[in-house]
Amino acid sequence: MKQGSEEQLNSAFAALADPVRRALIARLSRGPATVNELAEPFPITKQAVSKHIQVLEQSGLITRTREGQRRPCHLDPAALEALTSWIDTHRLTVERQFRRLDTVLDTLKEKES
Amino acid sequence: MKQGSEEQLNSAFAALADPVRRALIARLSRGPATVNELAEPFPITKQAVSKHIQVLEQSGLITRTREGQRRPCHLDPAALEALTSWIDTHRLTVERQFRRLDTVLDTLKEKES
DNA sequence: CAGTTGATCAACCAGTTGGTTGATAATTAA
DNA sequence: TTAATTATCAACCAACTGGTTGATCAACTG
Repeated sequence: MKQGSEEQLNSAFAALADPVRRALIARLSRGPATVNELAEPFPITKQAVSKHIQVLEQSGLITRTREGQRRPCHLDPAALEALTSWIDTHRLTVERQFRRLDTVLDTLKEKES
Repeated sequence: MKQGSEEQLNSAFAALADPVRRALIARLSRGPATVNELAEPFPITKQAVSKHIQVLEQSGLITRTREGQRRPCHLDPAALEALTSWIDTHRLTVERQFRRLDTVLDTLKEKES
């Protein structure tokens, strides 16, 4: 599943854009679970949930292990961290810009008086 | 643009899933810009960029002001914060789970000896 | 006024997505 | 071996997405 970091971000953000997949993430944050366990609460077919899980796996947000006929899913916190990291970089940049603008405005006001 | 927080997350994460829109976000983090300014670096039509900007605006990640015939775009750090907040909640939950599991394993190991 | 600039609207197209049903594989239990 | 369980594959479909071109609108500028 080697991917450029650009494609990682594409697929991971796309994965989080679906409410079913976010609910799966929320469930998995409380511990590993199988496809059947994950599918149970949803009003859609198990196949549809299986597809969602494949999307999450391809995005790197979850990993899967083999246990006989089960394929338990595990949430990967590092993948989540990569996303917050991208967002926070730009959020902090824009907040810094705002502070700089405030400073400039304060300076102008002082010159007036 | 009143939306439920579920729909907010849907559209905001979907917005970030596109590399062009992420590049627009990155540009806007360094300060406001107009559609033409934003479109200039991309090898696609201005109309396509205009659509991307509308997606960003609808998702709440950016806001727009009027300045005569210009429509400058501004990045909204609070909208970004809402996303990191959602992600971090679940990332911290799963990390907590990991630590609990480690503790259980340590306890079992101790009982063996 | 006419012309230019900034931005959007409208219609269209190819590719992707999220869902379905039905068949199939693989492992476990009787 | 047969039957049940877990999960996936395959084909299909409606809806959405990201791009295009061409027309249009609104606001400056000569």
